[in-house]
Amino acid sequence: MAPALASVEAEASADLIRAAGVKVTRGRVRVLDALHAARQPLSHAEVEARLGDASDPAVDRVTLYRILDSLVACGLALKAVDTRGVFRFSAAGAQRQHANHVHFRCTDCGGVFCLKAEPPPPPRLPRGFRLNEVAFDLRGTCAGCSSRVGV
Amino acid sequence: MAPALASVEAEASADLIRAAGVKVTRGRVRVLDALHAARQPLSHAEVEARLGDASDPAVDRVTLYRILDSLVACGLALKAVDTRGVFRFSAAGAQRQHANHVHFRCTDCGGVFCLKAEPPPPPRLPRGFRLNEVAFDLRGTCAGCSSRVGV
DNA sequence: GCGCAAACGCAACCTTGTTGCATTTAAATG
DNA sequence: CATTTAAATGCAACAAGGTTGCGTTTGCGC
Repeated sequence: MAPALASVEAEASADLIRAAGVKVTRGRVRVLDALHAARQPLSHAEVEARLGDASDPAVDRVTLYRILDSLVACGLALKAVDTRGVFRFSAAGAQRQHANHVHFRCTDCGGVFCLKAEPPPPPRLPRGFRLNEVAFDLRGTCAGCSSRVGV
Repeated sequence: MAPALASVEAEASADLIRAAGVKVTRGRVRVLDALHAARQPLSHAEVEARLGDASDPAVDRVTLYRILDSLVACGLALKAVDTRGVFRFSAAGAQRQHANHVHFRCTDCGGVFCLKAEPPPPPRLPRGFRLNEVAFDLRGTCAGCSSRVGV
């Protein structure tokens, strides 16, 4: 039963939103659900498409922008920019699985590959600097693109 | 004498453009000059502002986009996207000075700081992967922003 | 249920970036 | 040097992404 599952997810999202200290609205719950269900960060347009169900109309474009910003502001979502300059949003916590290993970005196809290696310890920072996150990104061509070029 | 210096720079840019196998036009020379003179990657608007001199009018907005793209296409410039989703362009070669050390990006003010430490050796890659570049980026708050928050 | 601040929907607007087309120009050729 | 041609430019219009202002609705504390 899909509705039951959806309802459970909505409850979880609603609780998160309530705990964040902001109003629980249908729009926020549905957007946060969509972000949680997605495996990759979603653009504004992608979120809009996933909410545009037949039963109930999608939220307003501007409201969606504000919902996304509000989720970011209260720490439930993260905002990043992709290679085309478009903002992408992901549910907070989803990135933690990507925080502690190394990424390989293919400059040819744009794909991102997660390597098993752990990032090395960060060097000493100047006085007053506070470290939050370490990103160790390698760039090059992946196996698929390397072989395709050779053909 | 500034004009003499500018002329020398223009000659160098013109030679680079000629060597790249594309037409040498006034617009391309001036844009490449601007990119070389800049210490940071410039946005389209910033390039436009630097070319908008009193003596001769700035190039057309669209033409500037095409000039920047053509410089990227022939390998004389690099295109990247900043945290606001805006494309920034830098002269090719200028990035090499940033390739071999660690960067600290302040998530508060957006500033980038170059640390003295060298990046650690990359881990072993899966078969077929080719490595071109290593980026070891630390994220957090810089000294200035940390102290300002504390006040 | 009542009241109020927060959230929403709508319209208009701004910035960044792109496309089509007529005109100009770099530079190769004779 | 004159001719020629493909590339580059300028202009207008457009498209996508994102923001602002404002009146209306709604979550939620009382």
